[in-house]
Amino acid sequence: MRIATWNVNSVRSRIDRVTAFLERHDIDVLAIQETKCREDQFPGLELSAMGYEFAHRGLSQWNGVAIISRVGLDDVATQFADDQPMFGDPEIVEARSIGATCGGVRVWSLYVPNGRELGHPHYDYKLQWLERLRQASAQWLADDPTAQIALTGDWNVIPTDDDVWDVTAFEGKTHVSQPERDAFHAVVDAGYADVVRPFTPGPGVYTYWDYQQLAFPKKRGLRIDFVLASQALASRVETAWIDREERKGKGASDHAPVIVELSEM
DNA sequence: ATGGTCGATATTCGA
Repeated sequence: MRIATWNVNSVRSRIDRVTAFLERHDIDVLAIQETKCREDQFPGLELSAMGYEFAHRGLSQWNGVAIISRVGLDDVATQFADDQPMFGDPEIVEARSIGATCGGVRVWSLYVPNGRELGHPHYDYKLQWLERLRQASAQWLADDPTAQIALTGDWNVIPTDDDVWDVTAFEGKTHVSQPERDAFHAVVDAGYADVVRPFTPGPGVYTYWDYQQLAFPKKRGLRIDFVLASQALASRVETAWIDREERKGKGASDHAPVIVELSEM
């Protein structure tokens, strides 16, 4: 079974790339982030015609997450916790998480808050969001240590200095601060391993390149998109890769997809 | 790598 995660930066403007990606890599389950549309606007007809089911959480032109699967899509949840942190005026639970069981794997598509600036209310929201996710993720494994769980998505955290083209360019900025890195590693320590890194060793391996200032051809990227897997799922990982080719050309998302190949059970 | 931001209930805001 092959699962992937990809911040598509608008699913409506990118649907042809999404369907081509599913075919090119023979993907069974795709978690996407930043759909940037409401549920009634989701371009699902082409996916259905290809034999995929989908579940989408989208409230407005911001955020939005979905799971696309051809191996089942059960027990859909649009929050990882009843008390998931809220943001906005008025405060709402934003469309940043959706979970579903696909082919025996509990898959989460996660879009971690960006944080905007150190000290910004959005930064505190980001840290609270990650901590609440850690709590929920730890509880799932406490309930069933053999559960196959994939925490996938855009984490908006640069976990180590090897995961950014020049860490000095990020001094005083979000994504590299110690509280953010600690919050990310706390999820890992709860029992969820980065199953892609062993197959894509760095430095210089990234999943995101800014649209501005020729970041992609200049290889100025960040590694912020991850598949974190519970032990039972991690033991099934045969290989993984980042589809850097998808970042090329006109109409590319600023993020590249990340793919994990699992052995059959 | 074949390019010098992009997307949306846009004309500003979020990333």
